[in-house]
Amino acid sequence: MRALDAVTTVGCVRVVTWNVNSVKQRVPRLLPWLDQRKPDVVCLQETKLADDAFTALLGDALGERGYEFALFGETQWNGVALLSRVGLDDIAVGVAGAPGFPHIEARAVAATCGGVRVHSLYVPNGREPESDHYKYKLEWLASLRDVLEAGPADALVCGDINIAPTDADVFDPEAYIGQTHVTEPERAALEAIKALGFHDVVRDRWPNERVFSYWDYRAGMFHRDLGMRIDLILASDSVAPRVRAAWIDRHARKGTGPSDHAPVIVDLDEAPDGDIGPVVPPPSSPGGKKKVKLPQAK
DNA sequence: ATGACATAACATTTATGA
Repeated sequence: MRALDAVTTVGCVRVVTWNVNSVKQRVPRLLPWLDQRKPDVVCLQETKLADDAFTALLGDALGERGYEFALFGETQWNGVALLSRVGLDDIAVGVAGAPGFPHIEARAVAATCGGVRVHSLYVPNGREPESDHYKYKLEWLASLRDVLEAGPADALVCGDINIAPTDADVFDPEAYIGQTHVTEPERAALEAIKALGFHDVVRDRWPNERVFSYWDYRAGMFHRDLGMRIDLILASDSVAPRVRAAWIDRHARKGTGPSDHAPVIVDLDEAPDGDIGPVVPPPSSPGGKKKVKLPQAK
């Protein structure tokens, strides 16, 4: 018997985002996690690996698991990837119109997966408020907003957004005064994206919970649950009603050799809300095919 | 104590992270 959490419900699409902090270092955690959680679409950040090296490292393992992938990597820093086994069309790397620092950095890859425009994003850190890097972060976010506004209505904005949306998303707001990730302009940049009709689906599902996605490696921060929620999945107005589950997989931060970020997981109904009733897995579905034959409403 | 821990490469030191 399989554990419930190891099964992607037939009729659902599972989308995840995870800042892995070096995909090379994380292989012993990433592959077992894919086998356990069985996501259909995977957004990775901080892969820290050039595209050819990524393919050499993981191409076979991902292919065996049914994933196609799109990459935008660098030798040393940054790096994003998008894996999908529900289609991967119209791949776009980078954010149109966004600045570099000074060169264009590998921080964005998007594709259409199962009819939804999925963005895997690694937003610039910002370093210090008012620094050049901070200004870069805000300009980059403004360009992202414009791309999302011009893009398809069915969209998911996934990634390490490097903004704690509210004070409830940091372990101690006092400790973060004057720091990046919590400043008003950063939060306003995120709000400008949400104003396009994007919903922070984990917070919507857990409005009063202490829920973090990042804990510093140092000083036992994870053990003491002193973290931040900076990894987000934002669902467009049209996709948000399809969300059946939204949570952060804190377990993946435990144990040996974890990333300092935990994955965020969202399960979507296969079809838009209203098209179908409760999804019931057919008895003995092979699981490979995602299309579910549903009774037609009379 | 602008560190602690982890990661990378122009690597025995420095840059980056949030």
